[in-house]
Amino acid sequence: MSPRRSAADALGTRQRIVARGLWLASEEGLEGVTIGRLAGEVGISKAGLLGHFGTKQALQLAVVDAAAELFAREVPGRVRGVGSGLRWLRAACEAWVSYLERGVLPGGCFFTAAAAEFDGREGPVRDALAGLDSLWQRDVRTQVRRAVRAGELSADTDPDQLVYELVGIMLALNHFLQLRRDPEVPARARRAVARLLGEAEPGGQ
Amino acid sequence: MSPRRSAADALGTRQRIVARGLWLASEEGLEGVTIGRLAGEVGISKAGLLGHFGTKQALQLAVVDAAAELFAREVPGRVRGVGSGLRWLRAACEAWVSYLERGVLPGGCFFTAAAAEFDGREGPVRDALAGLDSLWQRDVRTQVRRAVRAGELSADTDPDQLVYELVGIMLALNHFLQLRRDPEVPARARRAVARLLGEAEPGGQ
DNA sequence: CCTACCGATCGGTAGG
DNA sequence: CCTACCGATCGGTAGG
Repeated sequence: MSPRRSAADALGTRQRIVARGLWLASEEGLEGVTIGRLAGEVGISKAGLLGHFGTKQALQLAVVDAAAELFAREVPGRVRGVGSGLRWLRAACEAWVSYLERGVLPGGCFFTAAAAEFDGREGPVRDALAGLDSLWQRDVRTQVRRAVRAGELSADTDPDQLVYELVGIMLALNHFLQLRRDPEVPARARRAVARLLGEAEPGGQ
Repeated sequence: MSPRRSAADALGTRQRIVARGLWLASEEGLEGVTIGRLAGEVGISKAGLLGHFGTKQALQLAVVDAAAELFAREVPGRVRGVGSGLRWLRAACEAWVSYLERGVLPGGCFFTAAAAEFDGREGPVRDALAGLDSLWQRDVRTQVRRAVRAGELSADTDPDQLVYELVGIMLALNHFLQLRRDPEVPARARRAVARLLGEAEPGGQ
């Protein structure tokens, strides 16, 4: 009775585990995703769950991967085809704000929470988080440089400085959304982005 | 032999526990400050430690209190007497950046880390963190209003917007310091503050 | 402040 | 994928 699932079944189970783990991690932190609890929520045994990953660290890395895929789908994935330089930056920041505003994950931005949780430790999980953080900022910086070369942003723009300030806006957005549930805060994020990217007050909400 | 310590001894022990707990919490999170581990580091038994607080939650609240005192000493405490309005804002932001730059706590800003850890939960710890967060921003907002009234900041300044952006700068500072240990990042924070508070490039490093 | 203890849960393994 | 189990640690209590 229900022995030997197929490889497709096993993959499906694995995806369910990781998706639920990501959900949980955004609310309770990556360390709060314990094997026993996650197994209970997915409806399998601890040993069954562990069979998919081997160790808790491998499970954590799988959750980090899933978070990276979700972010890639929600932010850069939504602005593919809008062009480059300033147009890309404006669209990407709007997608970024919208992603946080819609509360795609119940606990807000997974990376912010996980970075705060793991930045004092060492090992592959911290390295994966830091690497993904760097990669995304590299993409943003590249588009800032293009915007400067195209004359869309002032020639004396410091790309690293602009990236720093955009990241700050998003960190503050996540911070206030999670800690205060203040519904006015996405509008503040949009206003701050508009000021940095040389736009007038944003037209649409 | 060594029974019945005096009330002063007990207070001293309590302070040692809380100080070590704050240290630990900044690196590993407030939930990572377990009773057994903290007792071991302080050199007393679990039951002895728990006698000072009763529950883990009371210990956590004591650590939050200690963090609030440290911040009050390091930031607003350093700018008492520099005046109000824009002078206060510039001095307070410099103290804030300096506090993070010097790495007073090994894991960076306790409140940022604890807020990220507890913002998805409910209860007195979350409430204490959110309340302290609000209080500090209220102080900053008050000084923004004074600066506007005094004509030191543009009359169309939105105080909440400015507070939002200042918080973002500090969150980004902590984020990059902890995740990348990039020594250039305090200079970026100072540049961002200077731009918001209408200063030229900061003179001193 | 201590020793001694409680039930629950942790990550993980053995063996199927 | 399961049951059954491991040692370690969790928060907390009893009693002194």
